[in-house]
Amino acid sequence: MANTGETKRDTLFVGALAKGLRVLRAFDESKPEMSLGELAKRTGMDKSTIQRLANTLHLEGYLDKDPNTRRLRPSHAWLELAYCYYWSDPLVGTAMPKLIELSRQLGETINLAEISGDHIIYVSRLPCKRTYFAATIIGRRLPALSTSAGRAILSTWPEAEREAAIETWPLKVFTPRTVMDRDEIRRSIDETIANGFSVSRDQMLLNEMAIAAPIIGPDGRALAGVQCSVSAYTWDDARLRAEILPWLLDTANSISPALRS
Amino acid sequence: MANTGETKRDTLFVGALAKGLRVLRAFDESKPEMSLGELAKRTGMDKSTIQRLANTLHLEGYLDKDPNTRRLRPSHAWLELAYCYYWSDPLVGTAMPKLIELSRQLGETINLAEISGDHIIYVSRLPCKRTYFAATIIGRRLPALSTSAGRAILSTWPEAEREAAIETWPLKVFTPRTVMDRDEIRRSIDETIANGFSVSRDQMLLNEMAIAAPIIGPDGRALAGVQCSVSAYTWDDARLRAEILPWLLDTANSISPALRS
DNA sequence: ATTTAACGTATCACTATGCGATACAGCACA
DNA sequence: TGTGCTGTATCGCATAGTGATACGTTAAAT
Repeated sequence: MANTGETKRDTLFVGALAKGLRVLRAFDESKPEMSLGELAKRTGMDKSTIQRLANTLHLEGYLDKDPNTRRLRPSHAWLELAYCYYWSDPLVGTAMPKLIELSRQLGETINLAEISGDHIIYVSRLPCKRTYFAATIIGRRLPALSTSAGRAILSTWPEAEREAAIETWPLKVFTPRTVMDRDEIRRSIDETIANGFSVSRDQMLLNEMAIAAPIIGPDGRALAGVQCSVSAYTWDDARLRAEILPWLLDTANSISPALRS
Repeated sequence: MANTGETKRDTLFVGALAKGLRVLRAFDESKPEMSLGELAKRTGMDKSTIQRLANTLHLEGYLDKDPNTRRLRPSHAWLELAYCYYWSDPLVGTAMPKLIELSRQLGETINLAEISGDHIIYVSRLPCKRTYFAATIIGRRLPALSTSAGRAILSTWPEAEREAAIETWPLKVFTPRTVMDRDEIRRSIDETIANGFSVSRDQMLLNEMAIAAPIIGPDGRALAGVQCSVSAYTWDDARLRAEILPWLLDTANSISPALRS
């Protein structure tokens, strides 16, 4: 009745489960481990509630508890879930061997990114050179409009949806050179439509260049992209197009026809 | 009261959350997507219960629902959880750049495995050659006793625990040559104690060889190992020791001292 | 066409179950 | 020895999850 903000939430909604999941989501790169109190503060839930939820998550193997500090951390179960995800994603199975082959050929970092709402998410990463940590691990989400993979994907969408995305999807400053001007992004995507690939630079990290090609589905619409990420210290636009692009396109195109299901 | 099999489960246990988690766990490589009915069968829960739990998981973004078939699949959220895990695991951050460097040097598949109960779990994988799918994705759990990484880890443990592990930890047949004789495993681990590394062959997959070294913690006890996996068609024991082992040991040892926290 | 089955969806009364205030215990820092 | 943190345990109450039942739709079978 006197429910604070929650919308209707009918009888098919299990609040206790949702709260538990929200506890999981409370962990992130800035807070990779927490005490009960911190969790309570962060989630805004009652101390007792957190106690019960955390205890349950611990007993079920989803949270590890440091025997000394009693602080809670994500457990190996979180990795097992990723393992499951991979089996359920039809794209990964067919793409993986080709991505490995590509990374071997080029000797540069190859990523597989999928669209996830208005972000892209890195589903597979094959790092070949040292980069910063976040660039080596899967599951990272980035604003689609700011990434070459996101733009490559969008370039295959019908104009209306594409335009809506360009106008409304979120942008965030990562570097001083992250493009925040939507007109400039539109131009970049228009180029991608014409060329079939997208190049970006300094968007997430200074002196990082990326080139991406869409993996086009049966309906002509891409939901994923193959991306190659290199250092601008040793690469430039011309070399990228000459030495990387042909193989990248080959790989992306060779994955596309396999998407019959 | 008339509770079927469940043990006590005191007042600090949120059954609804636990059930929801059990729904997540119902998905695996053999069942990567399911209908409500299948879920009910598989979890043994009431149809209505599954309906509510699945609906909640869907609304919270943990299950994707195919608009046509209404079947449920793991969502991208499962990958985000893995992303979180990586930030919380102190080992990964220090190990990753060195593993990348190692894989580049050797041009062979490098894995980082951690002990997780009586299994090892692959935390990071850097595939360089085509292998079968399951060998390319993180989160896979394998019986520790059957893997070179598991044996390398165990070799650093105090004798009592080590012996208990050898006697009681589970074994499973993966290939006709998977070793099921615990005495033979004990001998293999004794060798590892003497040499500081472990070699295995044909254990998970025929004609697959693996060599692993422990990453030793501050207390002298390993909880993880670096493993290199190669094809027996192009490698043999002697070459493995000559061309891979030195670098592998270097890498493992260079990670160890960084584990102060 | 008609039947049957299987599935996803919706409703509802009951009470088991999760809620949160409160009190207790252990460990720091002063 | 106090003070303020932790994490842990208890308990009565009413909410919130339960599971039987029923409805509607789709797909295969006759």
